[in-house]
This record gives sequence, C-alpha cells and structure tokens, in this order.
Amino acid sequence: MTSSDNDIGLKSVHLTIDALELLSREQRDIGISEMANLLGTTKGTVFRHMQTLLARGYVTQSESSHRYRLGPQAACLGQSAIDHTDIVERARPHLSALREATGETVALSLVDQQGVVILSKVMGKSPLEIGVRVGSRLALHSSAQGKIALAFGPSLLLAQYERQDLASFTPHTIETTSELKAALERIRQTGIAEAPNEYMLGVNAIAAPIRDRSGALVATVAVVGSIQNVDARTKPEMIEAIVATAQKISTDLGYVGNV
Amino acid sequence: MTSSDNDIGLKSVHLTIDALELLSREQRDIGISEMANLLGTTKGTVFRHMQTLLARGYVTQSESSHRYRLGPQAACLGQSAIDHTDIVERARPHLSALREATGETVALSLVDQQGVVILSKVMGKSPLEIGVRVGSRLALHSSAQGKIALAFGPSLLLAQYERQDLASFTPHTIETTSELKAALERIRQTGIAEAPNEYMLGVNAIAAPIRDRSGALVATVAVVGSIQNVDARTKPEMIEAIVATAQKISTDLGYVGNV
DNA sequence: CACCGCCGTTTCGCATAGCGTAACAATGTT
DNA sequence: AACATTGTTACGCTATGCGAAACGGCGGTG
Repeated sequence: MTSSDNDIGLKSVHLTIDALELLSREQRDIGISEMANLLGTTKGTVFRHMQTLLARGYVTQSESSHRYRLGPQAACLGQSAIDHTDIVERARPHLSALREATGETVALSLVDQQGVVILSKVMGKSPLEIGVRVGSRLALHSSAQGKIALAFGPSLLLAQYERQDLASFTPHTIETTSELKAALERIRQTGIAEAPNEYMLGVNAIAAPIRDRSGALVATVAVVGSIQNVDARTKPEMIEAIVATAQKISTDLGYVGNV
Repeated sequence: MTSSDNDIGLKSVHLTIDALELLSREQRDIGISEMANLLGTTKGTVFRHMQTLLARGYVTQSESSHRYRLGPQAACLGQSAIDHTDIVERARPHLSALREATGETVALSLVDQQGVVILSKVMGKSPLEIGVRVGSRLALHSSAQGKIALAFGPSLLLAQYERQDLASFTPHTIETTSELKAALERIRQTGIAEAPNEYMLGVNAIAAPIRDRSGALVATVAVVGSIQNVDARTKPEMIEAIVATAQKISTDLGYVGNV
C-alpha cells in the first residue's frame, strides 16, 4: 500500500506520514509495537515519531492503553487544506444550483495523482440522505468520479492502477481490466460516467469532468443518489444539467474549448 | 507562534509540520524562499521537505508560480481524524436533539493541550445561517468554548495563555487578564460560559463542559446563534438544555459524578 | 537587448540527527 | 509467581538531512 516513491525525499518525514496514514486507514487505536511491525521498522523509531506527533497534537495517546490515534490538529490541518483549494469556493454556487435543479446530493471531488478526493458536497432534498463523506477517497474503478479520473486524468493514474487487483464491492463491480477499458472508452465518447450499483447496491452517481486553464482534468462534479432517481438512461435532462455545471465551473477556472 | 517544545522529538518532522502549519495559516500560496525565511532555515532544506510532501500529496505546487499550497491528501487525513474521534459519533444524537429543542446551531468541540477545535456541528433552523467551521480552532479568551477550556481544562492551557496578549476582535472582547480571571471564576461556579459580541458583533454562543471517565475536560457542547436568540440571561431553558446535553454525553463517555 | 535580481532547483561535503540494538519498567495473562 | 506482552529509555554508529554556494530560468528595468 505504501507508495513506491518512498525513496524520493526525506526518510523520516516519509515514515511519519506512513504512520499517520496507517492510523488513518485502521479505525482502531494502534500500539507502538504493532506499528513498528506494519511499517517495517523498530519500536524505538516509531516511539520517537509518535513523541513528535504527540507534541504537535497530530496524534493522541489513550491514557489507559497507551495506544495512538489521530489527533485534533490533523483535523484542523485537513480543513485548512479544503479552505485553501479555490475550486471549492468557485464551484459552490454552481453546486448549489445543480442541487436545486436536480434535488439530489451533489459532490465536488478533486483529482490528484493518487485518485479522487471528495472536497465538498451539498445534500439532496430527499428525507433519506444519500451522500458521500467529504475527505474520503473513492475507488477508481467503481465510482463515477473515479472512472472520470481514469478516462480523462493523468495517464499515470491508469497505469499504476492496472497493476492492482480491482476490488469487488458488489456483484455489479467491474472486475476485469478489459471491461474497465471498454467502459472508459464509452466515457471518453459521452463525456460522463456513472456507476450504478457498483460500489453499493441501490446507489448511483453520474459524474462529469472539470478542467482548468491548461485543459487538464482537475476535478469532477457528480450527482449522487438512489438508483431510481439517478439514472443516466431515464434522465437525460439530469445529464444535461451535470455537464452544463461542469462546463461552467471549468470556464470559471479559465478553461476554454470544447474538447 | 511555533511551539516552544520544538526540541522534543525529531527535528525534520517538526520542520515539516511547521511548514504545513505555515501553509495552513496563510491563505495564499507560498514560495520556497519565503518559507525558508519564515521558518528560519535555508531554501535547500525547505525544498527537500516540499519534495517529500509533494510526492505524498500533502502539498500541491502551482504549475505557473511554482509556489506551494496544502494538497488534497491533507484533507483526507483530517477527515479521518474526525472519524476516528469516537466522541463525535457518541455525541451526534444528543447534538441533533439539542438542535431540535433550541432550533439553533449546535457545535461540538474537542479540547486538547493547544485549545479547542470544532469537530462537528448541526446547523440551526434559521434561514440566516450562523455557524462555525468544522476544523477551526477558536480563540480561548473570546469564545464560549475557549473559556470553558480555560476554566475547566488542563491548567497548562491557562498558564501558557497568560503569557500571550489577548487578541481583540470587537469592543467587547475581554482584554485584561484580571477580567478574564473573574469571568473564569464565574464560569466555574455556573458551569456554563457565553461570549456575547466578543468574537463577532451580534453573535453569541453558550457552552458547557463534557468530561470523560476520568473526570477530565475533553470537549464542549455549544449553541451558537444571533445574540437575540442565544442569550443566557433571557433563556434559562436553553441553558438547561445545553447543560443536560453535556451531562448526557459525559455519561455516555463513562463520566460519573456531578461536580 | 543586455543587465540585474530574484526565484526554484541542484550539487556536495560535513556533522548532526535519527536509526537500530538492547536493556528497562510497567502491565496484564496464564 | 513466572511470563510474555507492552511502552519507554539509553547509547553508539552511520546514514541522513543540513547549509552554503553554484546553476538555470524568468520577469522586470534601464
């Protein structure tokens, strides 16, 4: 799971990040010995790193078990990261408008070299709330946003993704590379992606690409909801609205051009 | 601004964190030279740190200006931190209930050795939304939650806070240490704190302490809203509700006892 | 247009800073 | 009560991250 480019940059910083991401991955508290095993290093080393992170508030230590978990300062930093991403501000009114038009939950996700991260959402009108967690990374092969990223994003993404197994979440999850490639080809032609039942049964999302001045894919807008309300085949007007929203946000970012 | 305990722990990790927090503090992108100045180190060093953070997605570099800003991975980590804090889950139903009872925005904030961080909120019913940012740290002397932290929290907090100047946000902000001490004394007696007009004119908050099994202050619940709806003197039933909510959450965390 | 100044990036040798090993203390388990 | 865990501390070596200075690119200015 740990990236292969751990050799570029500072070793101890990489280790600290590895530790933080380990704590972020597991939802339980983790002790020093276990971390040392999982990270492939020694107890003493991990201890020093935890000391440092503890002093800064990025991890907390349970009084009783002496195990560690992520601390509030990490939350603080994370929120700042969202605030500093100007796409979020720029897109906000368009997202609200799209939610108003469709009544469904709308989500903005950023694309980076590691995949897609949800940065902002506006909840739909339905009393049963269906949404996505801000700050979560989506699976690339089984989410509408992820497929947009694979189809239009950095080729590096697709390349490094092909070496992995495609995790299966439901019977409808795409499982073979050839199926995925066919799907991506269709997405490149239509300009939108959906993922009905692929991550969770009964849930669908339709996503469209957002580009910046340079024409590179930087984000996606998506409508998320129950499969009976969000369906590309039965709601052409919804697709229209999503694509139009993506266009507007792209234009706001300085993108010019249609292809 | 940088903590005095930068000598405990790993130097390069501290520097990386310093850099991240610098980027989080300023809302503009920052170049390497400027960071080196602000952090009291050299360009080369900062460059290596940015390389590392770049490879991991915690910062992004602008194509054009080559300046740096916080990246999406930081947002990812931050959200995980919130998800891993079980108080958030435990408190959720109580917060919703309190919002239902009062109609106002309700916020849960965690207390750590550096102050208070908002971790969760439920927006009020008023069409004009008044709230607080999740992930933001509040001023200790001019927010209801901050004063709760100073009054009941780790004495270390108060001690290190006395050495600082009390920033003034409005004409009503407490500015002298003696005033603050008097206010804290009152808060210790009544068990609740408010901060009318102290951070922003027209806005008030009323907060109560949440304790864990050991009896230590770990969090606060607060109602936030316009000063005409949220006022400790005219709404005794609101205070009742807040204190009761804090009690319930404390009990859920294993706290026993009244004082 | 050539100059200058500033930027981010790269290189390199040195000393420090962080690593691993191993002993220690504090638990809770058998 | 012996033991097998845990988290914590101590210490010496060497890898590692640091600082100073040189490099290339860009944008302004005379």
